[in-house]
This record gives sequence, structure tokens and C-alpha cells, in this order.
Amino acid sequence: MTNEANSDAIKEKESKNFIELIIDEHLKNGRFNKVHTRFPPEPNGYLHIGHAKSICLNFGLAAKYNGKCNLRFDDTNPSKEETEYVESIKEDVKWLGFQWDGEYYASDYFQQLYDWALQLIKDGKAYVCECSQETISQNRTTPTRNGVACEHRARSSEENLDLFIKMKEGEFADGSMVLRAKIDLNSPNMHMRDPIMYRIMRAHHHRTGDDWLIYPMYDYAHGESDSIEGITHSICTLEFEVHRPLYDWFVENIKIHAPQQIEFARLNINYTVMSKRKLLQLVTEKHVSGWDDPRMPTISGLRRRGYTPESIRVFADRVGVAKRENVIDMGLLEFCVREDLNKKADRRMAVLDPIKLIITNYPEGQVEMIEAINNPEDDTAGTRMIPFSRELYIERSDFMEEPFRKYHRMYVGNEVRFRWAYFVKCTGFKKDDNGEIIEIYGEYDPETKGGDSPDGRKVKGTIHWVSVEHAHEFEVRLYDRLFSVENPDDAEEGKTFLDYMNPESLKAITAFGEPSLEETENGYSCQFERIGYFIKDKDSTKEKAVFNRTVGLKDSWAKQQKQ
RNA sequence: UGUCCGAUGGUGUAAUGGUAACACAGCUGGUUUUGGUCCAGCCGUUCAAGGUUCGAAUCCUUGUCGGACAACCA
Repeated sequence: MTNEANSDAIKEKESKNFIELIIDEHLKNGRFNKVHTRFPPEPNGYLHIGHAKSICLNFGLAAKYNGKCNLRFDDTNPSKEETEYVESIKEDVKWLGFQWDGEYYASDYFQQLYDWALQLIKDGKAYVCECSQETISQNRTTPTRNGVACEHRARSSEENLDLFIKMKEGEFADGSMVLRAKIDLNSPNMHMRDPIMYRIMRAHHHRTGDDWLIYPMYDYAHGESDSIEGITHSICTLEFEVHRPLYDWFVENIKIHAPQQIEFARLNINYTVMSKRKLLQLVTEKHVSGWDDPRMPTISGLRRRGYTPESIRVFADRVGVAKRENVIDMGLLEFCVREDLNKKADRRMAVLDPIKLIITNYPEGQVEMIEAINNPEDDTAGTRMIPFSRELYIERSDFMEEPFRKYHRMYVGNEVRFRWAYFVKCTGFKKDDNGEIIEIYGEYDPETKGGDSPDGRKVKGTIHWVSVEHAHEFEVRLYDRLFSVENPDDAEEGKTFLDYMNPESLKAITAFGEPSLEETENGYSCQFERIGYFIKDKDSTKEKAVFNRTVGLKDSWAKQQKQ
């Protein structure tokens, strides 16, 4: 594997997770002599942050043990799967920084799977059943009672073979019969009560077209697909734990390589939903703009929101891997992206809620270019020039008519630093007829150019500003969590998760930024100083740029005010 | 109800029979041309009861609580 992702795996972590301990044991006792994993999505939706955890795990394990990791699409149900999803999945995996070794599809194995089904029938281990769906379900009864065998269970191999071939040839209607494994109708594990292997379904498959009229069930196809690819460790989520005996039964009875399945607890994050069904519903019912809406926990949504691949990989590493149910605080994800962007993002100045300030002792018509450092955390990031003039926009919240205790921004009589420019003392303000403050006045000290005073006097506050005349006007989309409750899945009687959507998850406003913002391309990510991290969105046009808020800066001042 | 799985600070994850630790969150303070970053410190944890052992978060038993499964979905 190439993988920049590789490097994160190597540093950090001496302590091992339970999967690594199992692998170590396998390597030691000779069960396996290599590690080969796979990421096996069904192409029926876009990948989300939970998948990212699985991707990081599978590719990470392969990297750590010098093994391989495949990308395999489990495309056994043509009624739900589409090429669009295949493409988006590949893009997302690559974007996360991983390169798969083999690209496979369960549909590549349809012929082999069919041949093995024939073999199981000949061995008397599978039979064609004509019972209705309801009958099959009823005959399986409940876990506490024995199941009951239907008349078809006793058919001869010859008859089963004949029927199954005819199923394939299209002699029977959709849903009229299925192929079932003959295992154990009394098993306490319901998945072992003669599970269905094949169904008749006249549906167009995104890869095999109309070649097949019967399609294997996931439970029949999955284990063998892993086996065919020589997968040693099949990592999957907890809900497949009860399926493991079934997968083992298939590979044992077909007599092929047996992978070891290991289950881990899926990722949950508060204030969002993670099920594909619900995400699909948000998209199809247009509660969001699409799979890549920046509020979605999808990889494409996070990308558009301004998350970096590194931040997601680090997040996946920090949440760890275990078998117990977990809910991760959204704050951890936000911490990870701030941490990454802090080191990498340019600093820029933009005013989101402007009020005009006039520096009364600054010559009218004069413009000075001020040099500003691009990133104090990165010496190689260089500097840029910003125009300074008599009329500036500052943040409305950076002025107070009657300041409260410990407020050290603009108020009459107070001097603050205008970032990279001058010290400015507030001298007054103007209200309109409604009592609304519409203008602020100040005087600058020409001796303090660059933001330092030769006489050594200090100011407590530094604020950002934008020259009115040179301001670049653009749209800012302030995104917030999509849901207003920690666990939207836990809906009370008569409600659904949709009833808990946060009405304030998107606020679009007009902002003014320094001129350098104008030349940026879509995908350009920077910090608006003192506000947060923003990324230029693909909705930007020549007339109007759009910036999405990735995440706000940590704001201990706001926190203090609340108290 | 039956089988399987799980239980460590507020949230996650470690400790592999030998001093319960790390991250996030929270709280103090320091530095700072971002009330950001950074630095220092504080806070607080083994589900319960028995047993094995010199010694148990770890092994055993029982219980309690939580989750998964009972699709011609994956």
C-alpha cells in the first residue's frame, strides 16, 4: 500500500486493540501466515463516518501487518444497488488516503457461487423450497421452539438439482421458490434454520445485466467471497456475529479456505444519525441538499464541510475499536479537524456581522498595504498584504456601548489592536432614530504600525477588520449540528428522528473579507481569524463566492460569558 | 421469552494475574499581535456478590443491567 494513511498507523499506539491481539495469536500459532483484509460495502448508498472507521481499521491492519486490503462490493441485491454508489465509494476511499489491492465484486463470483450451490445440492445439503415467505417464517417458529420441516425438505438431490437449474433458466415466476441450505431447523440460532441461499428475481444488475434470474443472498455469498479472495480476517460489525456460524458452515461444507470473522462495535456519534436508511431518507425527502450536504455525516458531506482526510483518520484512531456499544461525542470529531487545520490552514480576515468604523484621524483617500503573517503555526506559510484605510468593517460584537467586566474590545475610551495594523482608540459612536448603533469612531496611533507600540504600552484586545472600500463580499453558510438532541434515533411515541432536526442547522449570511479571498478556488480552506475554519464551496460563482463553516474556533470567552 | 455478545472517570479507549493510564470534555493558572494555539496543573474510574490467588479490572460462579438476532435486505 502506498498510503499517506500508512504513516498515522505507524506512529502512535503501542497498545493493541483486541483485533490485533487475535491476529498476533493467529500469526503465532500458525493459523495464518499473513494478513489480508477487505472493506466490503454494498453499493446502495454513500459512505459515512462509520464506514470511515471500518475503512481505517481494515486498511490500517493491512498496513500494520504488511498485508493487503481489497475493496469488494457486495452487490448481491440488484434492486437496490447502483453504479453511482460504486463510483462515490471508490472516490471516498481514495480521498481518505487509501489504495486497495484488489477491486472485486461479489457479482464476479456468481458463476462460482452457483456451481457451489449445485455441489451442496448434490451432497444433500441444500433443497428447493416452494413455500411462501410467510410459511417459511412460520415454520421457523421462534428460538425457544423447534422448527417444522416442510414437504420440500425431503426431496431427492436429483429433483432439487432439476428444479434449481430450472430456477436459473427462468422457468418459474419471481418469488415462487427459493434454494435453502439444509442445516438445522431446531437451532437456537435462527440463521441456521435452513437459511435461504437463492431467490428468483428478474432485476437488472449494474454489472451482470440480465445474465442472471436468480441472485444469491448476502449470507450465502459473503463468506465465500472472502474465501475466494484469500481473506484471512473478515472484520465486520457486531450484528453479524450471529451469522458467523452460518458463514463457517458454508465454507466448511464447500471445503474451501476459512477466513476468521471478527466483529467490532459500530461507530455512533451524538447529534446525528448513522443508518443508511435514514441518511437516504434525508436525501430523498429533501431535508438536506444531497448526500454531500455539509451537515451530513457522509464522507462526501464532511469533505464539503471542510474536514480533511487526516482529521478523519486521526478521529478513527482515537475512537478506538472494541465490542461494546459506544456513542462518541461530536466534539471529538470537531477537535480533530481543528487540530489538523490549525497547523495547515491560512489565516484570513473576514467580518461576518459588520458594523462600520471610521478612523477620524486617518487621511481620507489614503490606502496602506499591511503585511500579515499567513499562519503563526507554520513558518513556511509566508505573508500577504492587506489594504488598510479610513473606513473599516469590524464585528458588531467587537463593540459595546456599555462594556461589562473583563470585556477588552472596543468601547469608548479603550484602545485595542487592529490585527497587523495599528492601535486604535475608540472615541465615539452614532445611533440611528431607533437607537441602533450604526457607526463607530476611533483614532489610530501612527506610531503603532504593524501592531506594536514603540513606548511599550499594552492593549488587551486584538480584533480583525476589513477595509470597506476593498472588501470582498460573499456568502457564508453557518452550519451547525443537524439534530438538536443527542440521540435522534431514540424518538418518543408518535415521532420520528425527523422531528428532532435542528431548524438552525444552516444559516446563510453575507460577509466581507479581505481581497485575497477573491482569488481562491473552490475547496480552499482557511481560518477566518477569531471565528473559525471555512472552506470555499462548489456553489461559488463568479459573482458570489460561498464559504462553508467547517467548525468554529474554541471559544472560551463565550463559555465564560454564559456563567 | 431463547441464543449470542458486552459492562473501566461525563465520553471513548488502555492496563495481556503485579502501582488503574491516555485522549476528549470540564475546571485553575501561565504565555500569546487570534478570548485561537501552546504550556503547567486540577477533577474524576474497575456493575454487584461470592470464589481461586501472596496478589484480580483481568480467571471461575451467580446475579443485575445494556445490546444484537427471529427479512426471498446487507
